[in-house]
Amino acid sequence: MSVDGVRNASVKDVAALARVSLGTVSNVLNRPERVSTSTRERVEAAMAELGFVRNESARQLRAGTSRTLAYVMLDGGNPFFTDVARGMEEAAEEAGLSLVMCNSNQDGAREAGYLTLFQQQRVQGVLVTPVDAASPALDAIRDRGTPLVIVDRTRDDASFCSVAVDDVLGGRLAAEHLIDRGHRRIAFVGGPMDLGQVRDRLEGARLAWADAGLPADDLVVLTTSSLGVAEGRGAGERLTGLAARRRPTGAFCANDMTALGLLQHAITHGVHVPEHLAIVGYDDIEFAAAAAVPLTSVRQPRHELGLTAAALLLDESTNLDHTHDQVLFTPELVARASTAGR
Amino acid sequence: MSVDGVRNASVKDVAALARVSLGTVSNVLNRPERVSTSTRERVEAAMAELGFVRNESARQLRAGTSRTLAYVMLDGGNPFFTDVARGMEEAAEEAGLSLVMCNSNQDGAREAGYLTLFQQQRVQGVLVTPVDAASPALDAIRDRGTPLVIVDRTRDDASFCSVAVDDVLGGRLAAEHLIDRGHRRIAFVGGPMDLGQVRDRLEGARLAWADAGLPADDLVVLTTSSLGVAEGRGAGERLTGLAARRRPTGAFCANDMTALGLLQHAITHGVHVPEHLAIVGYDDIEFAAAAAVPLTSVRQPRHELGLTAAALLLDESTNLDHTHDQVLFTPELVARASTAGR
DNA sequence: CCCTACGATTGAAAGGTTTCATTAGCTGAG
DNA sequence: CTCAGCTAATGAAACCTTTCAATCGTAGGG
Repeated sequence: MSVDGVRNASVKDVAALARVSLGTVSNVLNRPERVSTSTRERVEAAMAELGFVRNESARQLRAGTSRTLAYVMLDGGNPFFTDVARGMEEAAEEAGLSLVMCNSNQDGAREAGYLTLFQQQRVQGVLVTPVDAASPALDAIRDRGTPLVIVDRTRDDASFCSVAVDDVLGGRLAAEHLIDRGHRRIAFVGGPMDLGQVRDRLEGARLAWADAGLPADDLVVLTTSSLGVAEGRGAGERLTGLAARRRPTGAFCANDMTALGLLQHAITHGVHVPEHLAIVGYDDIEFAAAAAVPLTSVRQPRHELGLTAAALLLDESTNLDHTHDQVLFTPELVARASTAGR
Repeated sequence: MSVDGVRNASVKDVAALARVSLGTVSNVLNRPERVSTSTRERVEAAMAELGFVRNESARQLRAGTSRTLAYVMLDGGNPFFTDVARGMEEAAEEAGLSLVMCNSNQDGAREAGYLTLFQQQRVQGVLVTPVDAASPALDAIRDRGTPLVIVDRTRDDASFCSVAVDDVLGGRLAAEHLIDRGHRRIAFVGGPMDLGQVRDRLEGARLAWADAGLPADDLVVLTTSSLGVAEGRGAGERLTGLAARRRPTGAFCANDMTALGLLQHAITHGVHVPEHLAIVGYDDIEFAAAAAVPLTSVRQPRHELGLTAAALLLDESTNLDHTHDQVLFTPELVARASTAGR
């Protein structure tokens, strides 16, 4: 509803002004080489004069195809996901497509809402980092004809294309690093547990812990309600509340935001990092290195993650004999001061 | 496009299966109270059986109205903007609309691309933090009938609704704070200068500097190519390269990412903060408080910024006698360790 | 038993674009 | 001078939904 009453010019108006048929205007738009230079110029002039902007709804309705990709992020506030998105955008731009994003904020209902929105919009394909990769909602989308690739998660069966990083290995790396540094009682901080990323990272840590022959009880799990900075601070609260002899000397946080929160709490409460508490984060976001105590973290190839995800989606949406591919990247531990030798 | 050949079910298919007319199906969708319970149930069953999903393009084409708002962010990697976006989303959801976002990455061409995309999609309205608020591209959008509100910037004439924070005042607060702390030679770090935010913050700093009767030359300007962490580190490089007597004792960075980069460089090069170099950032992002040395910063009400922007847009797109409103919020300095007394 | 009124349903038109089978207009070969 | 062979342009159909005036059926009042 434009407040002014000026109706948007349509191809029909352009055609009338340029004294050509509708078809010709459409050709100027879509196959300019088929129309003679003189008429093309006349049509373009008319478009400019009327301020014509192609109605994408009509175009899509008729052509049946859309020129945009969509990404449903799990947490827009986490720089990890925005970096992933940048990779996607790069790939989309390369292919002449646009990328729009939205943010589920770890809320399944909101995620579902955006998924149906994009389905209604008949976008060319959907990228999603789901709250729950097993959700049948994802199958519903794909069954309805919208290509979908799962980002930063995987389906056990190969029912979708997916791009992920080996979170079990990542958890293992983190725990092994702490064990190497001599820690014999550590905490895992993260949640909620229905987030696959959290479960896998914890599992990896447990495997490493068991492999080292350490008692399971000495890997304390501190569950948080989500993965923000505030939750990390809350975990710090709980940690310092423990009796000194029961207090872990190292913590592995399920992501860097939580780790930064924990670090912040430690510092403001006089807990020295890494002497009293070593901390390992996850994601190696840009801010990890700039933290109060530079954070040891598990790095994931986030840009490449996005790039690859978009490439898979493109293939799925255009290649007739596409087969689902489950790409798994390998994480890498970046050691910094927050776990320096004790 | 769907790889399997299953055509998407349309209202026609639903109508056929439920043995009713097209109009009735549409009524079930849009004015369920007008159709009797029995037929409604029959239609809904048919929809479920066919997996019907409304084609938004067709709906929009006919109904002429879209149910989505769009936000073109200046820098998706900057948590400031994602916080703003969250505020917008809250307001949109409240109004039963969806918010999609995209990222211009401070690139005017990309911004223009997204603006026309959304115009082609005939979204209900566009929110944008433009690279250049004076750009005629913005007028073009609005003249073509798409309501548009400018976020985190303003037009001098009241030609648009806008929501912004007083950047000149913010710059002033930052500089005054450094002056209060006894600094008599400071650096301003930021860029590019065609970014209004940067210009205004610098101008505010200069005003404060002049008001304090300090020589203009002692406010050194270090221009960066953008406002990322890496650029901050680069500025640190240049700063430490200066002869000691010419080296500023304080720095005001145009945003927190740059400030964090500068801080990081300082620390790794043995420059003590705040003793040798005091640092003030801007935005007060969540990571500022968790930095190596907690960062003094200028806080902006980012959530409210988004909320208000969306509210203005909603008014502009629905209220017939809408008048442009230019809301200006007041920033606030949050002092932390990075400028502690010397 | 007729008529009115009302609720439920229908059917056709409209919205802007693309596509494609045709037609129109030329050029140049025969 | 004709006609094949092109290129350029045309016009109608199709995409799917919403809207709205018109119709149908029925219940209730007279």
